[in-house]
Amino acid sequence: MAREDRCEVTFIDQDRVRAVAPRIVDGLTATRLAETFKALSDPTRVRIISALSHAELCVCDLAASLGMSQSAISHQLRLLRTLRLVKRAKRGRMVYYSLDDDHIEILFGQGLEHVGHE
Amino acid sequence: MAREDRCEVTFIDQDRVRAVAPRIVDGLTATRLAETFKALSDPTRVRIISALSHAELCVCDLAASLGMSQSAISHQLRLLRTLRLVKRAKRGRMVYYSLDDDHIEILFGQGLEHVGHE
DNA sequence: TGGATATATGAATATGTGCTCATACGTGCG
DNA sequence: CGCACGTATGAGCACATATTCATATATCCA
Repeated sequence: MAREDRCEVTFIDQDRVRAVAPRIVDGLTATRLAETFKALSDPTRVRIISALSHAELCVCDLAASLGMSQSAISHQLRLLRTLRLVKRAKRGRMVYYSLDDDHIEILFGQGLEHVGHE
Repeated sequence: MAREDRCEVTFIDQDRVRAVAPRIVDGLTATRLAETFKALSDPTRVRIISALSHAELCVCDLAASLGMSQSAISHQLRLLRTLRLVKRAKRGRMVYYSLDDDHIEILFGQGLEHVGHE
């Protein structure tokens, strides 16, 4: 195994680095992945997703269900919408939110399973 | 359907709120779930997990693989270790890191699939 | 033992985040 | 029309976070 002396500048196991480095997800993919996970990285958003996995809800009922202000929920929904985790349907002056994609529920469930095993 | 007038204080569809509210994940679970997802919510950590899903690596080679400083990687590894996403094995003066749990790889793969579908 | 080096960590800093408050927008209804 | 009300959004603030820099800790080896 090829070994170098200096670490900060180079590496310990050159072969291993050469084998692994090209298989690491590229920067753009890493950023997108991180964004997706970031969408679920806040307790409020987790609870919003949890609520919407059970029923389509308007902003108001969502706020009531979580015991939070309409503004706070609306801000978070905007973020979740931007990241395509939820979608909205306007009906009259109400706006109903629901999960955008089945993947989200699967991802959410997988996370639940993880925390359940501790 | 029961309907109320004021939103900020109460709700629009009382029955729906009453049906959904108790099924929303509780605060502690939401916080734990958010923490798990937060672990994957940064591009650097995503790339670390991606690298470790291919091979066990010491801090130095990990830093070299990602083209980042040893210190930055070490700080992130500490966080990932705290959240039980990676584990470490000391051998001599080297410390080798690897994924702690298969769940992580599944979660990671699920996220990858999600961003791949856009 | 003493020096070299892999890793860990504290402080500092720049940037990001989540909420509140105030307010704008838009639709329904009298 | 004009008010009421559901929703959206910008500003501001308190707090978290990711990196760098300097340095501590621990292990190997001469």
